[in-house]
Parts: sequence; C-alpha cells; structure tokens
Amino acid sequence: MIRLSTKGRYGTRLMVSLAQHYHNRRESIILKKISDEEEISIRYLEQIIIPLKIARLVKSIRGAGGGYILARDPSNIKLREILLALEGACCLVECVDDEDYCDRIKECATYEIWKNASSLLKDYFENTTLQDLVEIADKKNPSVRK
Amino acid sequence: MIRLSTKGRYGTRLMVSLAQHYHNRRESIILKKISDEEEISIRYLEQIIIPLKIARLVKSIRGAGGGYILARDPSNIKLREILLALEGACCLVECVDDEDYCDRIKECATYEIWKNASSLLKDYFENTTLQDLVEIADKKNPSVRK
DNA sequence: AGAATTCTTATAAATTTATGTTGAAAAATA
DNA sequence: TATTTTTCAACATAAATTTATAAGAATTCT
Ligand code: FES
Ligand code: FES
Repeated sequence: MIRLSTKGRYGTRLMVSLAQHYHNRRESIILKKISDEEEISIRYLEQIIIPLKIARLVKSIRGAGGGYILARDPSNIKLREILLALEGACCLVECVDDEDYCDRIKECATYEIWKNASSLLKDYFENTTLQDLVEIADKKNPSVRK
Repeated sequence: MIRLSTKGRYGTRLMVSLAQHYHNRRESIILKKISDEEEISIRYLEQIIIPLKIARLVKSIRGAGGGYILARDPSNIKLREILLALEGACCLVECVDDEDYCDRIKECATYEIWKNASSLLKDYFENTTLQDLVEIADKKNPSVRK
C-alpha cells in the first residue's frame, strides 16, 4: 500500500552512495561508478540527479576528473530534504500540501487521515539524516571500505 | 512525497460513503449515487469496487433495488484492510513485504528506513476504523443527514 | 588535441488513470 | 410466467504519467 516511486528510491540510494564516498578526501564521484555499484541505469541516474542538483543537495563538476559531490556534510542533510527534492512536496495526497488541489476538503473525511499519516512520515524523515543511513550501511557491511 | 494512488483514495471515500448509508435500515446503495455525491466517474468506481468485493469488505446485490452494502459494521472494518485490498500488500517499497523483490536487502541501507516508515503507516491505518472516518465526516458536516 | 564526464534532448515501454459499450443476472411487476 | 427494469459484470480503449534507455553536444582536465 502506498508506494515510493523509483525516483525516490534510487535517488536516496544515490545520495547514500555519495555520502559513503564523502568521508575520504571529499573527492567527486562519477555516476558511472554509482551506476555499477547500485545496478541502476546511468541514463536514469542522470535524470534523477537533476532535481537533487537544483535543490543544492549535490554539486556537479563537469569535464574530465569531474563527477558529483554532496553539497553539505551527510549529518546536515535530512532524508526529508532528499525526498522533497525528488518527489515534490506532495504528501500521500496532493491536498495535504496544496489546499486548492481538492475542492472537497471541507467535507472530506479522509483528508484528516491522509494528513495525519503524512505527518508521521514527515516527522520520521525529518529526523533521519544521510549520516544515519551511512551508519546503517556501515553496520550491515562492516568489511566494505569505499 | 510518496503518493497514495487514486484507487486508494477513491476506494476509501467509496467505503466511507457506504458506511455513512449503513446506519439507517442498512439499505444497499447504487454506485451511481456515490458517483454523483463524490464526483467520481461511475466506470472508474466499478473498477475500484472489484477488489473490495473480492476482499469481502462489500457485498453486491444485483437487480432492481440492488446496489452495494458493507459486509460488516463500519467499526469492524480497519482502514488497513481497505488499503490492503485496493493497493496490495506493498508498503512504500515492495521489498518490505516481499523479501525476494530486491536482491540487495542485505547491503541496502535504505531498506531499514522504508521498513520503519511503512510500519508507522501500517500501525496508524491498523488503528483507524471506517467508523472513525464516519465520525470525522459527521463532525465536519453536522447538518448532513444521508 | 584528446579523453573523460556532465548536460541536453529524444524516444520507447510500462503502468496508472479514466471513460465507453455491451451484455448478463436478478428482482419487481403485471 | 413473461416482461420490464434495475443493476452489476466484462471487455475494450484512450489519455496521462512513470519508468527507462539512447545518442550526441558541451565542458573541463591533462
Ligand atoms: S482527498 Fe483531498 S480533500 Fe479528500
Ligand atoms: S530498496 Fe529493496 S533492498 Fe533496498
């Protein structure tokens, strides 16, 4: 029930990859590498990273030796920011964020429910940072040194 | 961020409508009426109600004077059951419910996050009944007597 | 100049969303 | 019981969106 789009999923994994590489030397990473590691089409990654760039969560460096790099420290990037950039502001149903979307809000009983449920997610994602994700990854794969 | 499909939204509103009509005489309701009240295409409602019927949440009565009616008392139908019937068992990402869906669960850091977030929603919807929704609707529209 | 990499645009496949058309089953009625 | 009405059921189709891939241009480094 209720689906996170592939954009949101792949984009988050992309950000985790960038964060995992962030600690040593802060070198930029090329998408090709992430594409290989995460087994996601590079063409699709190119589309997905655009909104992340627009939201100033990643910086791009063009040309040879270029690539992508996080714009801030992973501990300073909230999961909510990532999903906001990738999926837009809509929470479960559009009317939660855009009161003009449905013209039935005044009568609609489900509105309150979707709104509450959206808040649960929002709060959870607000309190999860990219650093938390990196730590989970490290715990799951203690041997991997990227 | 993260979207509930129209199937889930309209289907839930459909169930609320049925619940609102359930109290008096338990008469069956024709889809046309719900279509008019909720401004949803009747053809689309016909598609949406099929999984609800399969899940035995509603019963259909054919022929003249027929229509649809809730299979159980609204206080005995959980929102989670409704969404499960409409959207399937997948919670945010498929791998949460189907461990074979992704073959990266062992390494994937985001898995735990989507799983926790899914649990938040699941618990909320598990503890919300159709009766709760009807009461919200009544509170919002005290004058309406259907 | 040449290689590496992002950036841009195009396009195709799959899925979701929504409507239309026709037919079959059940109940009411005469 | 035959007829008619009401309603669900099934199938087909079209538009919109999401998902994914392809090809080439632009930029930067060496
Ligand atoms: S779904 Fe938007 S107001 Fe009910
Ligand atoms: S999204 Fe399924 S394991 Fe990471």
